Amino acid sequence: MDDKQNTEERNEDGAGFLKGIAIDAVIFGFHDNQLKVLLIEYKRTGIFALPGGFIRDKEDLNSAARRVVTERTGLQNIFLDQFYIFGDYSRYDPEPFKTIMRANGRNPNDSHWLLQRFISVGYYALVDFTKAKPSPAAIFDSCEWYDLSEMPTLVQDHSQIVARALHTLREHLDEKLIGFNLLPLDFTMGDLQNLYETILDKKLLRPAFQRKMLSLGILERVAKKWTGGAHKAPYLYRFGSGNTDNGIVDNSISGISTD
Amino acid sequence: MDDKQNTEERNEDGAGFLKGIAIDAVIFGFHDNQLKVLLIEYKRTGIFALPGGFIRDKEDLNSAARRVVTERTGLQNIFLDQFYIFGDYSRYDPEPFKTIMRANGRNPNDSHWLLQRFISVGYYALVDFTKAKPSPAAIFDSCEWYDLSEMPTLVQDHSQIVARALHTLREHLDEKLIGFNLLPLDFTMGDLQNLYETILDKKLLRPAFQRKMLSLGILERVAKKWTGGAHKAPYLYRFGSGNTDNGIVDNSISGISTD
DNA sequence: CATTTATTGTATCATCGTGTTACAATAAAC
DNA sequence: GTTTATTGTAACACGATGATACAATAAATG
Repeated sequence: MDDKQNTEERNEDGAGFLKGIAIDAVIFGFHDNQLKVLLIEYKRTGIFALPGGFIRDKEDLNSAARRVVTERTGLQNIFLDQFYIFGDYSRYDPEPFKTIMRANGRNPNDSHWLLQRFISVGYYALVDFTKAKPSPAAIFDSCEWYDLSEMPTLVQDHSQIVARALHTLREHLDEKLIGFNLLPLDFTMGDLQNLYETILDKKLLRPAFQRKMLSLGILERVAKKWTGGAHKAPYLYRFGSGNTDNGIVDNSISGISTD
Repeated sequence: MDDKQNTEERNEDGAGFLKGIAIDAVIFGFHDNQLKVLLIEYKRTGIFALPGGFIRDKEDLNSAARRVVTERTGLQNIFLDQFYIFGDYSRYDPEPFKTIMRANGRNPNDSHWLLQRFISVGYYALVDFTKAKPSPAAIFDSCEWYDLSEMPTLVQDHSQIVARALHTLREHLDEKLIGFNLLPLDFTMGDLQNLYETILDKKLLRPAFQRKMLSLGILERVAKKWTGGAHKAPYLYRFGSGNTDNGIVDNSISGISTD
């Protein structure tokens, strides 16, 4: 189901955490024209999974998700969005967790809280690959980026969670201005187009793309970039002129009334 | 938090149900050019709430939501969509449930499962007002339609849940073909436009609306409707020619792969 | 240093969807 | 038959996007 990042969570009874609810985070990065996902691998088991965690007794659900992503990437203020709750009974499978616990020298009985049915809240996050510092917790073997096209088999239904996160990302990409969260502070129009083409998995027309992006009025021309290539130097752009908000959302609604 | 519809759920320990997770359903109807919401009122308390429920030990989350909506409306195969999870700690407030239980002659102590913190999965449903038969469970005073503009004060954060459901409905209305679920089998173009105008709370241009709806290729002309009015008789339309699916979704993804 | 090469920035036109206006086609009242 | 209210749709304007073309470089080449 999910990993645990500190000793508190190693309690046999899960004291201090909500039972039966977990968070799974699909953390996207972008590098070398590849969309990447952050995955963790449990020690001595070969089991791969999404980074995840649990909700503390008095913690907001969204705060818990933010905490999980921060713990794995070292980044704060990242774009994060709740996208689906996975609650099918068929996803319940205590075996992987038994294996993981045994590999760590413990022999839980079937009533252990981690071996009960869990419902997972799926979040996806968009982070600057160049700034993220993937860091495993004590119990993990690793916490690394994987190309979306070269992911290992994931535990339980985590592959489906990734698929659905990608589906949501594609839907949101055209509607909202979230793509910038996957790029470094400064980028060229070509970088941005490559990002869109990779995520949407289709070619876009360069003039139309450039025209549309510029017409949004949120790109600030910073400087020229001399790449060393035998061609005209592209401009470097930056997100949001004057707009201090860089696309971070907690999915809050602004100004909704029911009258 | 949520209501309970049969004796099973009156167990002091909540045996047979997942703890800490509830479902809240915003069931929309449309009548007399008004968007309506189904609300329940608890006996002898004056407490109004959204219809809701809990998830059985081996029940899928979506199935539980479907069950809840069916129990309150008498309808099956209705449009249902998960739209958000409400997980802030600040929404935790055991007082209303204490009041409700006391009004029913019970005096629970603070460790009662219904008085613990719950996380709510929000669903919204679109139903044919003319077919729905709102029916309260034993513990409710009533289960009735309310105009969205004339809702009573709701328990806990249920008003915010309705607001967010409406927000999601408005977003989905233009993207997907879900509006038909709120109308009877046969309807005029005027009915459909009234529905859209009510939900979006703005006037639409008749020629453009008609042209767009017809261009979708999903409306079947059934017959003419003689209203008795002194004017041309409008056509009656029906959703989906040949398309047996009438817009019901379980939010399933079709053909997503991660390669 | 002129020429070539690769890429960027943008102008231009075609096409499509939608906003807007106009008008013909009724069904019932008068 | 004429009037009245509403429906169905044609026609035009306009803006966004698809698609093509071309000028403007930065570096390599000789």
